[in-house]
Amino acid sequence: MGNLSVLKFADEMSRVMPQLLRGFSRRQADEISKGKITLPQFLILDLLDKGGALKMTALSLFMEVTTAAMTGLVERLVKCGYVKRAFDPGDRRIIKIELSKKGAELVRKISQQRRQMIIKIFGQISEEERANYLNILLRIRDILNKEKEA
Amino acid sequence: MGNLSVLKFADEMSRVMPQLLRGFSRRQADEISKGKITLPQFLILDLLDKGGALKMTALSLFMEVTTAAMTGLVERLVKCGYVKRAFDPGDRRIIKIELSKKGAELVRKISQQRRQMIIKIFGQISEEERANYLNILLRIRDILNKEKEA
DNA sequence: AGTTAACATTTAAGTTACTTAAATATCAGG
DNA sequence: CCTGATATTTAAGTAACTTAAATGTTAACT
Repeated sequence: MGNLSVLKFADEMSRVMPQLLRGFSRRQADEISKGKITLPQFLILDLLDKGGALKMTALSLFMEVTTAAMTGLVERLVKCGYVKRAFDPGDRRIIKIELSKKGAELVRKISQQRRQMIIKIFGQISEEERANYLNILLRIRDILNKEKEA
Repeated sequence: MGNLSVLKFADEMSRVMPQLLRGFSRRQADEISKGKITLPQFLILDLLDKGGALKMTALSLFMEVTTAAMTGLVERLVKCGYVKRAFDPGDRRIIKIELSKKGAELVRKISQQRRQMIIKIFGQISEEERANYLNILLRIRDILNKEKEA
């Protein structure tokens, strides 16, 4: 009984997921959808905003890409003036990437727009539903993280 | 009060979303993560599996890319033997794309794996929670679709 | 029939985001 | 001072996109 219902749930999820993904990506934050910056680029800026200056290896670990890929990504961000490269005085192999003022402003702007979007969408369901939804999301995140270690 | 809580929800969502996306993408269906086929390619095969033979314009509309992009995508799928091109006898401008037997088998295999993954993850929460979650997801989808038209 | 506008698809050229493999530079330890 | 590990970049190649322009049909006027 319970088992059957998980199966049905999996079926419906498979059907709904693509529609949702498409829907959300359609209304991504303006600066992203307007092509001023790409999603991976924004995720890096966001990381730097929260974590301060980070070295290339750390960035590529967080983003789960090779350092070679990160070189290109950062290169474009530097060219746009959103981040700066800085040598580590203690170890000259290391290059620290830090947000510029322009980059920090962009992060704030995009985050704000994203929040607005979430508010607009999820403001249409009840507070109880929101609470339920977030709770489940958090549990799923924990389950995913636990499996990662194993 | 209710307003404040939406704000808080938006904040938490912004924080949790990237972690979830990373978690799910890490355990995408094997055939996809093993590099046998890419996500856009799978979505096209899935579309063809459900909708039968479709013309290029229809495919690019569903996928929300240009027809030029679709030409390249389909080209690679043809080269791998997952789909076939067929002229429409009634209108020679039109080229219908249809799944090959090999393509259909791949879709079935990947869908099965994806379902297994969902079962493994969502099997760890209660049936009631699953029902709640799915309900909210469906409402969100409808909200997104309604906004699309406007 | 003959021109033209609209439609369906492809080609060409360029960008971003990746990969692997190899090069370069620096550090740290014997 | 040599060697191995570390940190980053370069080089070459692929997939997935974009815009702009070319090619082939079809359908509708005149």
